[in-house]
Amino acid sequence: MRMRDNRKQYSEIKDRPTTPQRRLLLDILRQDEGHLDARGLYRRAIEKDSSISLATVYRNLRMFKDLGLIEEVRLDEARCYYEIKRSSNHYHMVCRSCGRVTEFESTVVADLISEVQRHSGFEVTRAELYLEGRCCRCTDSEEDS
Amino acid sequence: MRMRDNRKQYSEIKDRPTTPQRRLLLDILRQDEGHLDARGLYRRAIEKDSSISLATVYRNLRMFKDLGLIEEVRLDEARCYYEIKRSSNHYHMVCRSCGRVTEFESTVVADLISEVQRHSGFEVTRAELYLEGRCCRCTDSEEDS
DNA sequence: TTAAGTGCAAAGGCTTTGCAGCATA
DNA sequence: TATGCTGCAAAGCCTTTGCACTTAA
Repeated sequence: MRMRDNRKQYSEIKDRPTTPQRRLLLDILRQDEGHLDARGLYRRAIEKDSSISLATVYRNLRMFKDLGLIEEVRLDEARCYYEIKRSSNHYHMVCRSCGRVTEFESTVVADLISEVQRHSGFEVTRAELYLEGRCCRCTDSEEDS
Repeated sequence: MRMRDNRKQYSEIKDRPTTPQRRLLLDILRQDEGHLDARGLYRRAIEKDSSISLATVYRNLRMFKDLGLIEEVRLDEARCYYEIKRSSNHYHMVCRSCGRVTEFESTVVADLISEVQRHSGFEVTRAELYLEGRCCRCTDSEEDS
């Protein structure tokens, strides 16, 4: 973990105390490749701060979400995953075989949204696209065997 | 409720006893405009069969899902909704203002899927698209006031 | 100093499961 | 008749909340 100026680095947490727990959780989310659920975040956090509580994780996840710092994504029927919000819109593909989550971007989604808006008058503020299938690795390794 | 030949009508429940509870639940799902969660289905079911239990609802929802009769959809962060599976691919828009769920179809999604497949080698077997925003009714009524 | 955050434990939802009795095929 | 379903109640998850203590600013 590398950080220089806490005040700057965590200034996104507006009007809120910058606690060590918050810093830790945000750092983990930032370093994460993207798809931790509350429990996973807690497990990672407890390695660095053995006294952090699961309630704190939930409370801060909710706060980060309300501040728009992170995004809540559903990748399976069971849990929510959280990731640092990025400027560009990206979507998720989940491999049913190995569980790997891949992200992708596509301008076609924007086309789709404008089509829908034109047709229905529905004003879209958020789009989530979730693709399920087999990733190329799994397809390849199946061909090998 | 109108039904003629139970054996035929419920033949989708392969190799399983056709119980009154199953018939009832399937009928409700069929009549429903689309978006009941387990509790909602239970509430509707109990009107017709006051002794049906929530456990039965959950057990059968799972069974219907495993048989591919219904589809599980996430429309908000909290719950799953269930709907009878239809042949055509349709997607959901949820109005953040009134909560109304609208469905739509679009060939653009198919374009998107083939684009993704071409680019990434990911073989897509299922696609879910979820749009959030304001429906035209809410936009209109806001303009009125 | 003080408003806000934290840990702990308990409570709240939703969902699943064990079990004894019952019903479908 | 026998397998499998049902209702009931209890248990299991995940998430939230109340409370007393602690801490960031």
